[in-house]
Amino acid sequence: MTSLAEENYLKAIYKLYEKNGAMVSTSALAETLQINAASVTDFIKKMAAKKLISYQKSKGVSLTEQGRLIALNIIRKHRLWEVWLVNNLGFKWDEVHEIAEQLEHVISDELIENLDKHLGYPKADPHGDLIPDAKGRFIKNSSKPLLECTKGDKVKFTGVAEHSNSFLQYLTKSNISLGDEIVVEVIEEYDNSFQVKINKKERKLLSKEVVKNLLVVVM
Amino acid sequence: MTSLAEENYLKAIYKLYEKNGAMVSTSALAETLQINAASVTDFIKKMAAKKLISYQKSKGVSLTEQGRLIALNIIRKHRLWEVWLVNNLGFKWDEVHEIAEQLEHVISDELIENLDKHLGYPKADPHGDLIPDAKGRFIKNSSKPLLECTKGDKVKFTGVAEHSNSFLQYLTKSNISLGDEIVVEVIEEYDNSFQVKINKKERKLLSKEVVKNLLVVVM
DNA sequence: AAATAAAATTAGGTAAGCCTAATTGTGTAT
DNA sequence: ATACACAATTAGGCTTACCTAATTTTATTT
Ligand SMILES: [Mn+2]
Ligand SMILES: [Mn+2]
Ligand SMILES: [Mn+2]
Ligand SMILES: [Mn+2]
Repeated sequence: MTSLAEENYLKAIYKLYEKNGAMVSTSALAETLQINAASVTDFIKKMAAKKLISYQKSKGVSLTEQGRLIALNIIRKHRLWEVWLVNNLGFKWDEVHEIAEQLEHVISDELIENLDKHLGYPKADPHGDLIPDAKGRFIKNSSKPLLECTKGDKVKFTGVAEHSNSFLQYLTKSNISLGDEIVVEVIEEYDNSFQVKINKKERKLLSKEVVKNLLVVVM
Repeated sequence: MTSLAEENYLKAIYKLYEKNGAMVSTSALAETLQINAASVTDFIKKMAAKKLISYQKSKGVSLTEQGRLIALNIIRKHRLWEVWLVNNLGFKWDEVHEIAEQLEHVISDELIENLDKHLGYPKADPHGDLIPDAKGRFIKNSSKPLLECTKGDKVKFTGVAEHSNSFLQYLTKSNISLGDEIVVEVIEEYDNSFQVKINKKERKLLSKEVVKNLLVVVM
């Protein structure tokens, strides 16, 4: 029913809307999908005709309820596949995104329900991103950037705000993994760098750029 | 490099060639792919230009070595995914083909090697079809239709010559599974039906249509 | 050898999803 | 209010993978 291209547009619109909290512009979509803006205009007109999005000429698009549910289903599939790739197939967290981009488009509700069951109904993917249920509902958690913490806070590392391979690999190299306990020991006022203790053992210095992208929940 | 359509054509050509042992006709391809013969002619000309197949006008096509390797790789992926769907996700053997038809087109050599490892390097899929290795090599076994056996033969059920859901479901309903031991007790000359004993326990009557499609190896 | 049937090809289209180049709209600076 | 910059749209094209209808080739029958 929905084509590969439509699924990718819906997912991109969903994510851009989440990030910016406003109607999604043609140019933003063109940028993230790596497609010419003229082609995007064309395409979103057809999607609007199918009631997948609502489109206000020259102003941007947003998802209809129908479009939102499809987007969430693709995101659900993407994240479940990522869990499988890391937990069962031995991939590293920086190696799974491209493969999940393909797997997310495989169509079979039973497949996804069986996969979900097989994985033990995970709540989050290997990057800490929450996995919506089959009806598109999230169990929201209270994570925030480590940057917003203050001295003495004891937190748990639950996700990343930046998904680039270079950031993921930096964390791997630095021996920082999802689930780690982080205690904020010193915050350097000058550059916002944090001195932290990881899992009660290792002491580490983290730059502002890093603490901005580490998502944590207070313990 | 090779498109979805090309992969499906290559696989269909491979299977038709295996079955008939001769050049594959335009009409046979059109029939299996459910595509108009004129479209097939069009498409095979382009594939021949890419050296995926060799094409003799009005006579038919056959795979080049390059095309054969791609076809075998798709078949390898299809069968590995089927093993996973049955062994790990709890699907029945008559429920996996359509899903594997989609999964076989996911592109990632590492994914397939990791999947193969995860599954314990299976030699055959849930229907007993052999799984080629990454270089397209099979470990051929000596299976033959049960129909070719004679009275007193003790054999092992290793595969099916017919993959229709109705046949697979008939076997499931009749409690006949891959790996079962079958002893031929009586062959009725008149209609070629077989009276057999399954796993030293159950006695069954199998029609010619059935014994023709049960592949076995002599024990 | 001629007629007929069946298979394959050619010719001319279509829809999906993209492109470039040209034009129009919108918001900001003067 | 006018000019300028940038964003968005329109117009016209292209490629892939299909289609139908018409024609040609091949195989079979008389
Ligand atoms: Mn991802
Ligand atoms: Mn992820
Ligand atoms: Mn199959
Ligand atoms: Mn199979």
